[in-house]
Amino acid sequence: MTSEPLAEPPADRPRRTSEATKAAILAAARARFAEHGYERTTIRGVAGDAGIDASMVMRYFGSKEQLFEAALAIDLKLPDVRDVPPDDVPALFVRHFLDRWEGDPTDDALLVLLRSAVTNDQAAARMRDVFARQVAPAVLAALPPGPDAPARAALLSAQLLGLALARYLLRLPPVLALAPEQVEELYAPALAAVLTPGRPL
Amino acid sequence: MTSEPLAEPPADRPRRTSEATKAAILAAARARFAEHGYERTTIRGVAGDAGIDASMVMRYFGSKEQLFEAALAIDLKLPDVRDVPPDDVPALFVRHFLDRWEGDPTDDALLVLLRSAVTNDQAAARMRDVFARQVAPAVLAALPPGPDAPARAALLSAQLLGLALARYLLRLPPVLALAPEQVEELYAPALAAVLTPGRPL
DNA sequence: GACGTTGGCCAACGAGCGTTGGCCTCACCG
DNA sequence: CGGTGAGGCCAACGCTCGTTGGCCAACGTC
Repeated sequence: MTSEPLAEPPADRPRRTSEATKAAILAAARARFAEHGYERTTIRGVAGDAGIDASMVMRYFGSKEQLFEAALAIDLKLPDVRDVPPDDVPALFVRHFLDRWEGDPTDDALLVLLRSAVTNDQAAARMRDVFARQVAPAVLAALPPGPDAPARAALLSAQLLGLALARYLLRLPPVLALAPEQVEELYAPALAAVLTPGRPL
Repeated sequence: MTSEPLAEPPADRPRRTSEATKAAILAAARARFAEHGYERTTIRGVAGDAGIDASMVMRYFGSKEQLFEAALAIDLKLPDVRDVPPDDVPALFVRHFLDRWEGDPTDDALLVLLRSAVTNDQAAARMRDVFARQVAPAVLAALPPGPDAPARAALLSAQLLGLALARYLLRLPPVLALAPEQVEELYAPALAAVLTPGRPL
């Protein structure tokens, strides 16, 4: 009753192409890494989700670490804020990340990254890389130049990561209870405070 | 050459008391859990740090999970802000947490909790508990009552957790480069923005 | 000095993991 | 029709882990 490896395929296994299988593995891996982190994700589990044997994962990706590396690929698709009125930038960022996090669950590479980066140095390095190459440039475009501009950009990231942490990983009830518009309304001013030097309080 | 189990104790093992050993195990466990998280921390490693055999850990704490539970005990020692001028509250919180995080490294229960809570449900539940019992009451004391007060308190926690994440776990370079006073100066206004309803921008 | 108690070690089990290599089975090309 | 290669399965190895149980040596008390 554990499994039926006998004469099963009625019409189900239409003999996938290698690319399709690889994509299925990657999707399954992203979902598992995002939910359980690196250590607790097993090759056998990923393979099971993708409907194949664990050895196939090895064949296609070489090792668990390389599969992980492939799952970390991420493009935040941050908006270009150079043409946005400065007062609208904070709300725009909050909205953008909420949309990403709450949107397509198969595209949860960002949560993969966040969950793994906390215990996995490889993922943490990748996170720093994402910050340096994607977040920092996008934020700096909205920031008056100055010696502490990079710090402000990083602290803005810290706030957004803290939001993701509280809402999606720790699931703090009061944060979970908020509608996206409420999050935007309450949190955007906080981003603004970090973005804008010398803004009077 | 791997070890010398023979006639070793010259004068070194003064036959510790049970309480001392238990405390040594707990300290080693906190350090390992804080650095590596739950999964990558091994009983054998903890026992090695404490200078004893792995089976002793079992005898004193029952199981890895119970050891973990014991390591999660934490008291944030949050200040009472009822007598503090509202304008000073945000800076006070930032300073308090920086002091805790940057202080005594043996007292890193908070980082244990943060690092583990991301992949371990038990730790996440404990984190929610810490928020509800310690953070929320302390913050609500500094907040004008209102329907969204709990949300504001939670978002403030998100900010502080984001700061810890960026500085101590992800080690984002621009955040790491800041002196504590600079963090306080740049981040406190952001806390203020979340704390204070309707503060004009 | 006998003896129970206490702190500690050692060896092993059983399970789960990543990883390997061989074998099978179709679809397609000649 | 024969062959070849790609997609896939199965069985196993070696390792590490949490956990168990038995054994040992020192101490304290009568």
